Amino acid sequence: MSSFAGRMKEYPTISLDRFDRENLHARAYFLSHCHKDHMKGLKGPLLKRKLQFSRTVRLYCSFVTKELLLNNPKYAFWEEYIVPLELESPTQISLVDEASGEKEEVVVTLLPAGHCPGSVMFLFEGSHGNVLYTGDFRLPVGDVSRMEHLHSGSRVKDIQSIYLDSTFYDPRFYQIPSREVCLSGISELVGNWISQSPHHVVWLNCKAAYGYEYLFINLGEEFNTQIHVNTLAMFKKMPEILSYVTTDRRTQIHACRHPKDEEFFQGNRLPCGCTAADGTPLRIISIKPSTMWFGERTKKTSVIIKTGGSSYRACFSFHSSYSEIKDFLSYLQPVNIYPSVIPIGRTLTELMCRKQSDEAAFVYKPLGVLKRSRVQRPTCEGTLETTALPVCVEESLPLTITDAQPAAHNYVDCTESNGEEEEEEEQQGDEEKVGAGQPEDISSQPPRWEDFFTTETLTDSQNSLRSQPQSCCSEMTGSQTPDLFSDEETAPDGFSLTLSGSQSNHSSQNMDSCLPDTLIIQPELDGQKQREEGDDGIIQSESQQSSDFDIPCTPESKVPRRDELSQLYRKLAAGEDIRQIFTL
DNA sequence: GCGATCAGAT
DNA sequence: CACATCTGATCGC
Repeated sequence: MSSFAGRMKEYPTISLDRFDRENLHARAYFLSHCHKDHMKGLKGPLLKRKLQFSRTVRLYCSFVTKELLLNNPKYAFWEEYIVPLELESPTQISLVDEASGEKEEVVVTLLPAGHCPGSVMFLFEGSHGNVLYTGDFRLPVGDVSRMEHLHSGSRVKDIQSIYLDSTFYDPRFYQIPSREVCLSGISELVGNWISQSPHHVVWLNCKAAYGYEYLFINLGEEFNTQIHVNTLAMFKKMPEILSYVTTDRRTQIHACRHPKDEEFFQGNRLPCGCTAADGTPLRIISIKPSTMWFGERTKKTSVIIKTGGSSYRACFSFHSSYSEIKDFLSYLQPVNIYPSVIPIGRTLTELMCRKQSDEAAFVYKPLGVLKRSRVQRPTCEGTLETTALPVCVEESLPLTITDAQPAAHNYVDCTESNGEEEEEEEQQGDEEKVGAGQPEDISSQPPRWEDFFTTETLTDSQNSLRSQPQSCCSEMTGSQTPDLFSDEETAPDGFSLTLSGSQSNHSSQNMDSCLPDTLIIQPELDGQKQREEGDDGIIQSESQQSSDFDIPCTPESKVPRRDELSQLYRKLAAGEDIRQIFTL
């Protein structure tokens, strides 16, 4: 869950994915996707009132997010204040202080995030540098190198800060099977079941959230059917999704829900109450999409787990794995990383040091073509070129001041990451996206996630655009092709082995071997739930979760004193360089 | 009565 | 397994 307080250090008059507290004063709002934990305060009466008195404050998001948001009557009042933006179209936005008339210009570009329909990242370019807010995202290894707007000519743009979806930024989540591999496992299970008789049906036990549409589309396509869901209203303008879902219960694949659907299923009933026409009892299996992950050295495992006589869990992740995040960060090499989630004992900095050598040979080509014809809004095509700031490793001071828990951190100087631990795997690059060990004709690949979630169609040349990430941390070797099936009852040492809470030794080994030079962030020994509010009004988040890691204090580090923090906050608010404070 | 917040369950 | 959500209890206005 995101604990991002809503504002970025570089552009503090903007609020993203948070709309309460200090964010009520923002000059512009951004919504990365339509999940409730990123919409806090969005239906608040205070915000509604503010909008009625404002002539300039708007909410910016993708067209799909706008559609999903307005489908919910609680957010309908936003209609006149939403400015939907096309993907990959840099747009200049004026941030106006309506009291003083003071104005700041910023160029924002929406980049597909692969998290759920409409989900985007926001790239901001302005006088305080280039900043990337990722929202929640899932991008396969290598995709970042093909994102045109993160490049300037053949060069990766200088990124000052990344505000990162760090949900799985932990070596325990080293690998999550690709979407294609997971889908193929689910397809096989579904196909084997529903082909037995018309009374064999599948219940996809999905959460009440956007993001499973990719599954519905692909299963619908594969089995030439539609998936039963509770309502279609939100997809009425999205034909690619709409054509694969239905409210007609006479189908063998269901993703309908009911408050007591688990109970229903135990009594061999579907959530919708559907029964066979001739009275024959249905033969139902449930498939629960769940995140499954594997350690760095896990050789072989399964994307389908049988959890009972007719219950299965299937691998499905909305978020990037550790390796995918590592690839993303090591390619962009931002000066700062601000994680949205900060588990205890997390490392942040081994990838932050920007390298000046061996730049990627990026081929500049458009990523996609819009299906829809749409009125072009004024855009600023000339993206701002920031000074090519040579942040060398020593000077970059791999130090991240997270807005989340400054008082609870120990700051440790970190030397350059040697990044050598996985070098022997760096050559594989291009194959991994397709799915480990499953070479296929690119043209026969399932439709890309972004096709459905951004209403864009990508050009067929996309795969030729991939360049070798300069310091990609590869992970999916051919030997790690997951099995499609595993029976938990007969294979007790399947994936779950690596996940149990008693595996801390294993986890720590992973971490140690993988991250030799790290900034260790550790909660204070007492008062772990301490909350802080700085002078800049940014609410500090609580600790996110417990951890199996137990990392001791680094001797050289110290907790900043209260007065130092106050000074820090003042400087942050003023946009000043704060790094010297923590230079050892 | 409404909204915010938290614990708990799924 | 986690994530994203929902429900219900509690509190304050």
